[in-house]
Amino acid sequence: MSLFCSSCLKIPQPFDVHSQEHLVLRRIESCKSIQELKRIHSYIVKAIPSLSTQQLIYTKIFSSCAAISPSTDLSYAHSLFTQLQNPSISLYNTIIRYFSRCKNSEDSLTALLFYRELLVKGLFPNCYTYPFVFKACAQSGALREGEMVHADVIKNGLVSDLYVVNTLMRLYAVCGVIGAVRKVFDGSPQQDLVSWTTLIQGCVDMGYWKEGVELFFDMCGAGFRADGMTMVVVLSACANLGDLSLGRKIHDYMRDQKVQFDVFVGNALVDMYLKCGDANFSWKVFDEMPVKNVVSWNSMISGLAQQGKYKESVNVFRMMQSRGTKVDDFTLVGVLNSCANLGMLELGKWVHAYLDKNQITADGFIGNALIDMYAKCGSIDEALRVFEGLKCRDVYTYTSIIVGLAMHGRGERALELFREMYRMGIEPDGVTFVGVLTACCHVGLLDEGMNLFLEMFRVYHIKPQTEHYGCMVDLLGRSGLISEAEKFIKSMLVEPDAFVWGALLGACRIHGKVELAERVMEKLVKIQPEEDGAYILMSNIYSSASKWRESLKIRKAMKERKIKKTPGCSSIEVDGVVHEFRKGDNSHPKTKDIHMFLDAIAGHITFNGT
DNA sequence: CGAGCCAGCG
Repeated sequence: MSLFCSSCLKIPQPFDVHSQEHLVLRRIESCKSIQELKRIHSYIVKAIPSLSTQQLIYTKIFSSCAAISPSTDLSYAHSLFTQLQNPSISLYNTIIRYFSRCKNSEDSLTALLFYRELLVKGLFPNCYTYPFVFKACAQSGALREGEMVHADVIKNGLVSDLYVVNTLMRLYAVCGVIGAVRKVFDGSPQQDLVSWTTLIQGCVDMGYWKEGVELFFDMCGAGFRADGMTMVVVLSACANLGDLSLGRKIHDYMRDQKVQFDVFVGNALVDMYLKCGDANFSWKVFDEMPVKNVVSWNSMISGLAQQGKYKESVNVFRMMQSRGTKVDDFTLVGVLNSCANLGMLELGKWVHAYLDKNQITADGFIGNALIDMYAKCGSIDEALRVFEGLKCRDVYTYTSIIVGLAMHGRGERALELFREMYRMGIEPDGVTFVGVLTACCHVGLLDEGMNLFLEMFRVYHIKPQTEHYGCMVDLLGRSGLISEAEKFIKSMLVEPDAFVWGALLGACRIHGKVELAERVMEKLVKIQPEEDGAYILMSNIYSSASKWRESLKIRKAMKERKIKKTPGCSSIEVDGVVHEFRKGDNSHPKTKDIHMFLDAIAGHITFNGT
């Protein structure tokens, strides 16, 4: 096989170094593989030994390497570079740029070695060197090294170059040193839009959302006009703040200033509107997006689920499929989450099969979502099987299965896995404890629950939240220790909320404590006057105690105070159809049969005395 | 020769 295709690289006669060089460069650019590149390189070494062409040709070769295998085959470029005699600063810049693009920290650190090497050789780094060195530091989280390079920059008098300043700010931002970002920003003789965006993003990434948005307004005051990237960052801050009016203000700004509307900006808008609770408007933005990508779909799927609109979320997934858009991990996690909350076992299983078929390892987010889906859809054994099959388990994995087991009344197994988690050295968090305490509740393990509650703070330094207190009140209350539960509430360090009082009210119902229930009821109504839960529970307590008149009074009070009824809702999927059930809603075609069956079950339970 | 962006689990 000839090295060059005849059409583009016939060596011209008479021999002309310059036109030959031009052809070689073009040939390098069109290389499709490292092997091809190697062949051309060996040709060059033999045919054009002239060093004058070295610079350009090697620059091209390195950038071709980067184009062919963006993150792998660095070894070839590396070995080529070491063969060069006295590479110029530009060539050093090229190789540093090449290595700085690597995502893994080991390779990006190699870029730093080249930087040290050029200093040792007495070369002078320039304003094209530092941006890549800082990028390499940022990618490998090499803060210390970065700080030393920062000192070099000051020595070399390059602190006024915007590219240098901006990449340095970026380095400090990804290392979470927001003070240093600000210092570099303030210390720079000039700032541009990228400087502002980098500063804002540094704030937003650290969770200083409000400050980030304030900085955006400062930026406008300083006479800058934002571009799409700035907007994406500011919108994500609004999304995290959940501040719809602020988000709208930003959207208005974008329309006023005619900020370029691309897919990134569109996705950020969709996400912002959903997280701020305006699903309708996010639909509008989504529908009007001229170009959508997988992120657009994923934002809708997970965002709608966050708003509790699980059915819509699944519908978006189906739309996505009918459009033939390729799904990714994010999509699958999102749809599994919606399945879990809808009881859509069949679709959940389909996702599981899809994973197997496409050889997607169900570790990490996907595995955890899968466990949760099976558990919430009632297939706790399948959840356990997935759990056993996972190679990597984290706090989410354990918490999902513990909560799932607790829900299914398998408290002992939940606690076993909690202890296993400890042996594995995985730190539980507040949610894990909600799971184990719930497990104790459902099995009536009073002492165990008490010990765990105390351990939570003493051993794990997790401050109990009202959910945890609620579990404990529930546990004490179910065990019949009503006055202890009351005492427990009095000892709370945080203000008891509806969770806690609700648990006590529940205990009153089980044990028929009408007087206490009345007092608890008062507290509950004060905390959440427009919720119906407490009223309904109270009315049930009265009717259980045969106090029909009082029961009726409660119902009437609900009507008078216009208490909105939040209907309890559950759903299940049978043969691909989702059946929804709401409290007091008899619209299901088989309502009669269902109620008869339920009565039969209820009778069975009483019969067994459980 | 060069900088910054969006989405996920309990």
